[in-house]
Amino acid sequence: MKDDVNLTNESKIPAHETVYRKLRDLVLFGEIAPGQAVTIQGLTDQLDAGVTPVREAIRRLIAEGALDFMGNRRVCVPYLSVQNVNELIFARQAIEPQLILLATQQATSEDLDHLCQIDTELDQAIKIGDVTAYLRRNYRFHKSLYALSKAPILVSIADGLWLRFGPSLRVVCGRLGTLNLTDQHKETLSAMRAGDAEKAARAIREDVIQGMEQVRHVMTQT
Amino acid sequence: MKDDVNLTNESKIPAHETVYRKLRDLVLFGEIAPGQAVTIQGLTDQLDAGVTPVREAIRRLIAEGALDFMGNRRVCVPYLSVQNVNELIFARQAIEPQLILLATQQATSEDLDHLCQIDTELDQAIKIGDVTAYLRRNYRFHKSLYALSKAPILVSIADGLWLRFGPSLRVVCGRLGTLNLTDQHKETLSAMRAGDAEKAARAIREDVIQGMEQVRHVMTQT
DNA sequence: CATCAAAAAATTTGATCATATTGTGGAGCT
DNA sequence: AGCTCCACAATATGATCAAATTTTTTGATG
Repeated sequence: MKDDVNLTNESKIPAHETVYRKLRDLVLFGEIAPGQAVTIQGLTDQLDAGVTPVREAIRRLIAEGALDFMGNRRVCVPYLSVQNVNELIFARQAIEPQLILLATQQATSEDLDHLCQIDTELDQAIKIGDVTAYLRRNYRFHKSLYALSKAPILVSIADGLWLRFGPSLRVVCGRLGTLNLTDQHKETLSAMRAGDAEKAARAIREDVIQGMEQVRHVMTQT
Repeated sequence: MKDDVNLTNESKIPAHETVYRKLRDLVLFGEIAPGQAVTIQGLTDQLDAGVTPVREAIRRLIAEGALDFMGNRRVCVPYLSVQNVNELIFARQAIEPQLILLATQQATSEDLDHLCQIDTELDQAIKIGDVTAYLRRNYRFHKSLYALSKAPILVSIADGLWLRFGPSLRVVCGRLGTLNLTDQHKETLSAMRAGDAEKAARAIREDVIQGMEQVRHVMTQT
């Protein structure tokens, strides 16, 4: 037996993984605004981690398009151009309905109950006007929905898209408030419950386009 | 420092970047077969690089889905399941025609000449039966084509897809040889030259589906 | 007062080292 | 002979350090 003097036995998940997730959330939920720079040392202080894990996390986020490696040694959360928003709209409406199609075939009644619960919490956040909670729950709703599809590659693509427009969602909410937010979640869920995959896919397509049009609207103003 | 004679003064690009590209090519062109493991030390020897750059490159490739992080500490080039292949077919035929649509609107006559030249070299490689050259030139053809679209996000998605099915292409070629390879490149280019974006998009869609069906065919056999 | 050059500070980069975890092979037991 | 358990080897992980590069500040000059 080894000398098990590991007092803080949290070593199940490696440090670079936890740093990655923290940093990912920071970007995804707009805690770091578009255009804002990110430095290694700044993060080692902020997240209380070593240099090595932070470095690897940043590289990973750059690979996923969540961060942008400016020519010199500066790393930023990228701004979205109108062109970029158009690309994101196209990609989302191409991919995500297919995920719903697959999810509808796989989903159990318990899955749908769980989604319904998340959606209720989401509505709660909208009513209160809690932007952060809204963003987190909206992401969780979609993510959980897509996970049902059992299509890991398509899910990872969709996830990558969220990472790109996520930072702008907070900007949109800051501009328009949470009260103007409408979604097609209920329509999607009821269609899924009825087993009408096509209808569910159309509903989520509506949801995607509605949301992204708001992003486009705000981005064209600035 | 080491024996860093300034013969090759390429200090412009950092080491982790060059390691990343080398390793990326190794995976993309099937130099490392699906299922084969990849270790840090193995690569430091093979690519003659330090541990740190290799580590970051591996992390980056994992983030892109080119490598798979098995639960324990083993990193592999992933096998493709039939399900995975279906996802890739869907994603490619959803994304790449759109890239052609955009590319057709942007392409100059010189751009098309250049693509035509790559395609000629590609045919040459097929005729000789040089699998490696075929794989590299086929990738270069598509990549150059997509680059014309000026749609960075969609291009990066398409690139990510190539990274996932690339390793299997060599397997397919090894099974079917290069002589059975047909493509729609000429049809695509002539449609683009005629300014018929829709037709070009349909042609590339054919090309994608044809290629991926071969992959599916081989993968279902094993 | 503005501009440019040089020094100083900060940050990234890549290597080395200590530590922990996992896989493997061999010894001992049933 | 087959199975289990333990020790050792291989590998990954994360911290630390030295070198290089970049940005900022400072000072001098027109």
